[in-house]
Amino acid sequence: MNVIIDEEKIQNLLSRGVENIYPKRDFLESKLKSGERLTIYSGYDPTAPTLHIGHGITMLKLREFQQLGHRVIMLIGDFTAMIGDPTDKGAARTKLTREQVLENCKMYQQQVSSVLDFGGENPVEVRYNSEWFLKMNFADVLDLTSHFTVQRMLERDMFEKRMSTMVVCRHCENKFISPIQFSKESFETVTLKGNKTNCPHCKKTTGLDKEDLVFDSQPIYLHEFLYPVMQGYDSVAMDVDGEIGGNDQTFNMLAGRDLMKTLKNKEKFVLAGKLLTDNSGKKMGKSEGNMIAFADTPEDMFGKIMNWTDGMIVSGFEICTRIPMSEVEQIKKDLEAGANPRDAKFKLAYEITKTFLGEESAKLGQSHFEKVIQSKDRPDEIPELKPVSYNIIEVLVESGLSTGKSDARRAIEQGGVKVNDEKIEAFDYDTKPEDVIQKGKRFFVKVK
RNA sequence: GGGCAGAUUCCCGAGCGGUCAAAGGGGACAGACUGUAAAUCUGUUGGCUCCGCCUUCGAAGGUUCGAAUCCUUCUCUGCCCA
Repeated sequence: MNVIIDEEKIQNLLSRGVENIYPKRDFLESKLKSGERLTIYSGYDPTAPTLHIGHGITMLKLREFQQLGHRVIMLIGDFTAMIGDPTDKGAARTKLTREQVLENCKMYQQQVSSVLDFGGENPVEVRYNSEWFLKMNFADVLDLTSHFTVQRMLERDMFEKRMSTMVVCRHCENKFISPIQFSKESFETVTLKGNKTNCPHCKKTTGLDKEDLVFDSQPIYLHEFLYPVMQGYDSVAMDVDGEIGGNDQTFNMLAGRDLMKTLKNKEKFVLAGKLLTDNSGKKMGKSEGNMIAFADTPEDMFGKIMNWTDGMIVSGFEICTRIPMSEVEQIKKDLEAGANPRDAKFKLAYEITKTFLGEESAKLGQSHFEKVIQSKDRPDEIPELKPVSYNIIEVLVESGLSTGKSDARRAIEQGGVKVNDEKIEAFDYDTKPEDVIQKGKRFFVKVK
């Protein structure tokens, strides 16, 4: 496989959806132009049941490397998954067996086959980090940790935030790290009347009086310090030239860069991708519940994207699709000129669904949306249920449309339940076979 | 090891003997409106045989007519000292 040196493609690879490149952009640029075949990887934790769009974003970047002829590795963090993360105490340590992990991974591979190519001339390699971690003993671990300092670990934003004096903005109530730090003891007696600072969120000036400060400390477990170390060692074990990940992974990726330099005297590059954000920098993807998963149905995926706030449209085009940047720029201009964001979002939903699930799915998602949401029609396929009782409340509960009888009653009270398009008001309404029950705008069930 | 704080409903966080199924925010759901399942506004948000009853405030006991609130032990966490 020859390495392709195409100026335009390289520029695109270096800029599109890229937040930062370490040590610097020029370094990677000259490597890419040198014709050398680079080895690059991105890691995925198989703890979650399915991969989501966040993973997809880095995969799109990996694909660009693959298409240029570089060696691409998809690393599965099965070792971590087998240990389980004890931080989540409520969830009784989900330990996965090696078989389960392999099974998951097979599904992953299927899920992402529309993005990454596992066959052909230059297939993506799949590797597992248990390959090297299972061989390590405690002495090896100690040796590895000796390359890091606690101070270095504490620099990490996430850790820093968990043991700091925080300022609460007077305007937007955003919490951020105070420019002046105190120990718990001095915090009690602090007097900073009149001091001011700027809130990084709303940019307004806010005070630093005692009332504005809180001391926020949350547990940091020792093993959490070890994760960056482990991730760092992955780079060494595979002897890679570079790593790709989301911007939130920067610290861990840089840990690998340091380790690479120390142990192998090699400059590893790190490419940190932009995260999906609102253009005001506000909320990035609401709760996990709204996360777009590879396993979503086309209808769901399309709909979830339509549910994004308008501000995410341009950013979404840039990092989640591969339509030409010139088009993205045009869309941005159109929006600024007052074009209807709905149309742009419509295209975005189509493109993303196409990228991750294929063209057919995109069409399916689109027609479903047009039909069910826009013209308030029923979907083509409605789940069917043969209920034990035909009472409306029982049916709502049994079908899972409502979480309980109280919930079902509430939905009826609020006028959110329809049978065959007729609003239902009585709790004792009985449904008949072939009736179509609708809760709210988008939940349907058909009684058999 | 010693001292001091704390553990609240899906999440964050008030409450500190009755008026507490528990403020406020987030999320979720519903309604109105719309450019869409966006934004905004409104309502709902433990369960049930629903004008009442039952189960929740880290766990187990106890005090009281009555406890999320008081006491004891336990588990977990933070801070300070060592």
